[in-house]
Amino acid sequence: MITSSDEPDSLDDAHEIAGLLFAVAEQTRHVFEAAARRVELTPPQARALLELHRPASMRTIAQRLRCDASNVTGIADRLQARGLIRRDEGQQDRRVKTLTLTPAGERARADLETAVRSSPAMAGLSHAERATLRDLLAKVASPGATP
Amino acid sequence: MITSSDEPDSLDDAHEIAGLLFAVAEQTRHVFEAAARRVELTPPQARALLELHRPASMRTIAQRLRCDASNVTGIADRLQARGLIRRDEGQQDRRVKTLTLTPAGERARADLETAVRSSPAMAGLSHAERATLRDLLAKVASPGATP
DNA sequence: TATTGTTATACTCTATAACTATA
DNA sequence: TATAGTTATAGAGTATAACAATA
Repeated sequence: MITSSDEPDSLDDAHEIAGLLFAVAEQTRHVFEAAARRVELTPPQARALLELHRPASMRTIAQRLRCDASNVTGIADRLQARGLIRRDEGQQDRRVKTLTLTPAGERARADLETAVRSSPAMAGLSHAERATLRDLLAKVASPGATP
Repeated sequence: MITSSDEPDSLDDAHEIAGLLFAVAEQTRHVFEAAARRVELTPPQARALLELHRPASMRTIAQRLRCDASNVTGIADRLQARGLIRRDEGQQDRRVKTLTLTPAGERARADLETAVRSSPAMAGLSHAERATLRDLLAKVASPGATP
């Protein structure tokens, strides 16, 4: 086993936490895939739907999905074909198209959100443990907030 | 499924933690994608490589990747074409093929593991916070271990 | 000139089904 | 009959490059 010079177990902690983080992320990914499958959507389609809690341009969705803008054309096509979103022409800038959830899209999005939120991940945690985990995850989720 | 009628904010906690869990999972996914890209592998190829810390049958890899066995053929083809793995015929059961890392595969796997382990996720946490997070994540990662 | 969305292209992942060779 | 791996197929995601319309 390698012992680092200054902080021997701090690095080991980081490594172990990284491993656990990946395990939990994998688990979370499966929860999301199952939730998407339940509403008959692929994961990217489901992610787009979740991002559309407010109408947004295709460019914006591409940025939130962290993919090239050209991909959003196909994803939006399929969501539109399913009647879950509308494509509206922008009136100020006629290049942009605004994606908006239809009523059916709202319902699908609500189903998705419910399924996602009911992850059984923290079933074995006490109330106090949940609060602690929440605060720590918040720190991990926003690494810039280091006072 | 646990329905806690007497713990009103317990559900809210669960919801908030679920949201944070997804945010952290997304962040972790990007860290992994970047790590895979650095060794010029797709995420599934990188995952397969990580699973091959020990030689394993194609069936086993399919189960660990949670995908159909037919997909492993293509993934193994590409890893083999890159010279990262070997496909050995089984001598006891001649149907199974054992995948083994080549020296180049070992190096790629080590690079990948290093990149993955150096996730900046817990940069803002103190030593004590890391220990706490580790224990809580361990509980979340193995929901069956409820004493 | 720069930007938004689209199209064309190529590659990969994914599941299903049918096939082979073993067991 | 059942299992391990392959092949064929189809659908979807992804990036790159080129394009039209608009700014």
